[in-house]
Amino acid sequence: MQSRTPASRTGRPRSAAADAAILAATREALVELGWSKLTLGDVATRAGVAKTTLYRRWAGKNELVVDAVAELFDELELPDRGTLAADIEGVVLQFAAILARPEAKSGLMAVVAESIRDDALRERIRASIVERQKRLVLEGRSRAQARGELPPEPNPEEAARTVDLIFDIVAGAVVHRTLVSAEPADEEWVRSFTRMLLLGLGSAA
Amino acid sequence: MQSRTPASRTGRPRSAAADAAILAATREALVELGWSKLTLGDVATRAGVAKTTLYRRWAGKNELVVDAVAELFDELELPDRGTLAADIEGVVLQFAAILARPEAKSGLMAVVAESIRDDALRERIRASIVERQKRLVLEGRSRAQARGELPPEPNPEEAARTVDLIFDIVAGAVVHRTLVSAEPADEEWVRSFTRMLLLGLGSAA
Amino acid sequence: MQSRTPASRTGRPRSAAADAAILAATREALVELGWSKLTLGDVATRAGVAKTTLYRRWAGKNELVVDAVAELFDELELPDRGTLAADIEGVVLQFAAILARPEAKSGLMAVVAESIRDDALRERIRASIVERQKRLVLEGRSRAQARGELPPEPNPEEAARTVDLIFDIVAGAVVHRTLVSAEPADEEWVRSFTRMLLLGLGSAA
Amino acid sequence: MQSRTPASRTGRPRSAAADAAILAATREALVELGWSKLTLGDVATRAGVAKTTLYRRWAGKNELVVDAVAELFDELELPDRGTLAADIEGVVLQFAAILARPEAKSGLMAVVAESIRDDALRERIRASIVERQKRLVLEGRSRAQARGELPPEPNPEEAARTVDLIFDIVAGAVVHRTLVSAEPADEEWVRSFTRMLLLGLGSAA
DNA sequence: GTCTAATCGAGACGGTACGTCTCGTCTTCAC
DNA sequence: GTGAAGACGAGACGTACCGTCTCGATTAGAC
Repeated sequence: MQSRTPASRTGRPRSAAADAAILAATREALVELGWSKLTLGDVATRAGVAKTTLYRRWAGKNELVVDAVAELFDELELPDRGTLAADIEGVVLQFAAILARPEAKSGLMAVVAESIRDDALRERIRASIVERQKRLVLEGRSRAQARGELPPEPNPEEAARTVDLIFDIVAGAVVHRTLVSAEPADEEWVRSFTRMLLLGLGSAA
Repeated sequence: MQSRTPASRTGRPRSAAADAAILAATREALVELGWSKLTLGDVATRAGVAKTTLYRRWAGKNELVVDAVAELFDELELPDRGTLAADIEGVVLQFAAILARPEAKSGLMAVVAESIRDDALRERIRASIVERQKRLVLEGRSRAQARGELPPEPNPEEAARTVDLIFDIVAGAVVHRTLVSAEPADEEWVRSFTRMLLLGLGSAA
Repeated sequence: MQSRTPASRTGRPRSAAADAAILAATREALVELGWSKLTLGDVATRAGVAKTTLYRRWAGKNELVVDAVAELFDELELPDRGTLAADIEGVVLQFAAILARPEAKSGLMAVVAESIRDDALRERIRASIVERQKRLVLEGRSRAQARGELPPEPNPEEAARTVDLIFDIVAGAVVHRTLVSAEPADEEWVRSFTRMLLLGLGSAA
Repeated sequence: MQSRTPASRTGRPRSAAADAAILAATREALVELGWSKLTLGDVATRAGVAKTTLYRRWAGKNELVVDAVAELFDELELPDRGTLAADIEGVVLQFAAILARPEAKSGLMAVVAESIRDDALRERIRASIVERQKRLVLEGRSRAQARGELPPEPNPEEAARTVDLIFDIVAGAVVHRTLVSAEPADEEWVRSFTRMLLLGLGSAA
């Protein structure tokens, strides 16, 4: 283990450090091995921790990976670049950058796949990854409305549905580009995507 | 689909029925067990086939599931409904219907997740699922251009990029809606999505 | 018997009961199935033990069977019946009785056959079965010499060779009678054999 | 050997060469791999023959190996060396020489072990190996009686029992020396053994 | 000079056991 | 009293052979 506590003999429990070490070891193993070859025994060894300790804190591989990956998305921010288009491009690029990291790639799709038959897991993903990032859509719209780029919402229910729709489109497109098409969601692509999103098919064609 | 053995004149020929039985058994097991609890031994038993027969034809679980799922997408068609919007709605609804089936749900995301660290697998997915369906985008655009709904393409390279972009958006959005948000991509959602796709964010807000 | 792990201070210790259960299950399976149809998976099941536990302790079927069979020979004793002839008859009858048991029959020849191409296995057999029983020959000779039935050994090297020769003759004859000729090594046969051994061909004919 | 050809009038006749090739390939494989790693598929390949052809002629591995090994023992002869002791030494040395060959070592014990639970196999071994060589004991005794080295048999039943006993002793001792003790049954050992056999324990000590 | 039937090679088939791996749980001992 | 070390029961993995079953292609004797 990467000794955080320098030679504490009298027994300061490293219980606090263990969590961080385990999540870091999980990401490391995701990078090296990918999800399907990652084993909890190996993660425990990397973290310098007994398997028992790991199982005491997480129910299984899926839960552990969700937590390890969720931390990656916390750094997302909505920079104020002055226009709606620029704001969108900024946040999509950030999102793409995170998705480009191998630990995110390897882990995210796999736990989403697992979540299809595991409601608790899907809820965990929704709560710790998806829902937390919808704030970006909300904030972007508010700013655009303040700037006059978008009209105000007449109907709050409709407004919520639109947020979900936009989120599905944005997240879905970036994920599909990155993981299925396996092409980089680079600046050029993000610009084309944003133009399409703002103006629609007719304009882009 | 799997191995090509054109010059195999001698020996007992492979049973054609076994292939179909194995793929059907795979889909059945996907529905009942999901990807992660599906075992090749169980598939073989369901198909009334020996494990060896299965391994003789597929390299592993991933390849098998790709082939089993790919067959589901072959039924996609682009109905001619008279307008671009109606055409899009029609094909997206079909796509959503397939994705709503548990065998597709369970299998598709999992193999995409696996493909992140397995280039051969990604290529197999691309060839047997993704690329085959891009024809729908191409055909839809041709029709719309014939009808005058979309302008002709000035630049063929740009045109190809746009097809890819549209495919990432459409497939990504439906997949995200269905598998991550876990909400049905029903007629109402498809109508909203199509409107957003055609007219852009401004109009939808 | 198997692995020596003298410096294993930590971790859960190996179950002592499992060893006994496995060896007993092995003998049971030898009786029911014979060597060639005995499978380690079946032995593990009979012993109420996981296959891994079995493989953790024995390298394979051969080593396991040697240990299971070796225990049978530990009950051999040299009774003091007053004369050399009677002593020999006594111990040969005991040996024959053990060899008559199906678990010995089934297992012994098979592992000897395997040992022909496996030096480590032959050494294991020699150490745990053959060499341990040579004590009987030595003790019998000492007694006979004390009684004056046999002359003392002039040459210790020659004496050792004679022990080996006698052992090859006695063990070989009983094994051949029991396993190849498939006739019982009963009292009558043992009497004839002992007479031949003591007095030679001329007298017996 | 095995082939039954009572009413085989029509159709392609079985290749005579195949039989010899298969038995030779079996011995070759016994030398290289030993009994337990010998597979019928491999023997078929070595013999340049299809598995089907092999199974058409032999019921299984055991029967095949018995036939392949039995041929080795046909070369045994009883040379007339003038005295009983010399005759015995001669034939025992020949027997030892055959048993020293790896194809005999590997195959013989294994099929004997298998025969313990397979009466048909034991009978096959008895008929094609054991019983055929008892002629040597009979012939040796006749000669010795003609020379006056041994008395004539008063009782024919007793005489048969003595032949069996001698055979068990001789074959058993050589086999045990060669395969269990794994020491060569060389001239010196054969001399000691013959002396013990003729004169008994007392004289040898 | 066909016919006819058993042979041949090749290799796929349904099975069974292999020995390894990982799972998640359970001791045991040392600090 | 916690935690490392590691054995445990369970069960899937992918491989190797088993003995059987198609196949199309010989082969010889019978017609």
